[in-house]
Amino acid sequence: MKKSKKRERFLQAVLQLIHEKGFKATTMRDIAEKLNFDVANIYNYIDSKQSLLEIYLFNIQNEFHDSIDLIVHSTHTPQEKLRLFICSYLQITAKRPLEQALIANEWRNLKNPKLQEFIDRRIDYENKLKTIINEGVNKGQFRDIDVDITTHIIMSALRSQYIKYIEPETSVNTSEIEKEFSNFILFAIVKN
Amino acid sequence: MKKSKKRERFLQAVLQLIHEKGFKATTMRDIAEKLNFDVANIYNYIDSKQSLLEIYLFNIQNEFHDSIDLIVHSTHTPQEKLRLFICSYLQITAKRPLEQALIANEWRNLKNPKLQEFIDRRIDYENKLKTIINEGVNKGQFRDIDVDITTHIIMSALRSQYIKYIEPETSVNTSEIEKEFSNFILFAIVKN
DNA sequence: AATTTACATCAACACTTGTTGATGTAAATA
DNA sequence: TATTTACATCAACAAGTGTTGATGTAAATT
Repeated sequence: MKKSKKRERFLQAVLQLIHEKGFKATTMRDIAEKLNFDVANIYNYIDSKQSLLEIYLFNIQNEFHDSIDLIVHSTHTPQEKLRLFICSYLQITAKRPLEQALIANEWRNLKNPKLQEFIDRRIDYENKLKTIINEGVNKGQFRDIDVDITTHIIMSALRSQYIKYIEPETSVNTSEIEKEFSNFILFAIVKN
Repeated sequence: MKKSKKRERFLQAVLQLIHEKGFKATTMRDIAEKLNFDVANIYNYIDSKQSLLEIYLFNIQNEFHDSIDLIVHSTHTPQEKLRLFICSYLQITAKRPLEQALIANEWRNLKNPKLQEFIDRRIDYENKLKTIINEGVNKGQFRDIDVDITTHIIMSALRSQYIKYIEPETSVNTSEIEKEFSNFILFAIVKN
């Protein structure tokens, strides 16, 4: 569909709504009310309610993929790669916390075949992280950890960090979070 | 309400359904069909659809609270407390993975005042973990970490571990997960 | 044997859901 | 100026939603 300024504002407003109420609980009438126009007008911006979710999710999923691809294919040490990975993940999260929240919470509301597509790409993504960790283990720079469990811990911890960037009360410095988080993971993984 | 065997089987079957379809997507007619009786009959078991969520969530939330209370009030070192905490959390998860999944994913579908009650109790729970971590830092047994961020990392990693106990394909040993997980956290936190 | 309790059916309600088709108007484009 | 495009309204649909009241029956309790 089109990419006008108006559409961009529409998508941002709806994103905020979905974050507040949840995707399923957000009705087309909720959206119309928030934007002060008629329900039917929504369909001048998007094809369906489902397509909304798809737009947000695949959009940010692509951004995460682009980001990790750069790191995987770089020439850094596994340890450096891991730190870079964590920091870049958190930077995307800081920039688009609401979309990251959808990745954490609302992806289940996708319907097949889009749901499967999303899951496949997520597995693909996690495999890229496993590549990094495996490399570190094989080179003897990381402890002899279980790669699956470790990956799962890192990913689930990362995915829920978006809250820190949404809630205003916690005035935590962005780079402070990056430092604390990556130190935590590296202490857990790196030898010595 | 009552606590008959039949009701227990009812609650388990519905729990499975909710896990598969999500709470909002699970309709009363879905439930009736799965149990092979009429929709109206559901109301002989529960008061409302909302009450279903409340039953599951507060039930297991209480179990988690009882568990951590024992540990907090014990005389172990902070390090031992932390390991005990992680293992007992994972043991409850292993025993009741579907309910833990609700804690991770569906609590947002509670409505006030139950929603607020749930959140308050969750904050209370996290504060108990913070107590343990703080103790370790103050006694110089833990690295000088940010307690809030650390707690958040541990909790979000723990909360999503239920998957390992639901998916059958990953035939990971239960105690293996406990060992890997607690080692990971302790390496990240404990000095030296 | 009489009565309460637990479990079940049927029909229906009042309301909400996403979506569509017809139609109009202001703005951009030709 | 003529025409297409973007944005908006209105009325309505068809399907699905949780819930209720009346009623029945088998099982448990008295």
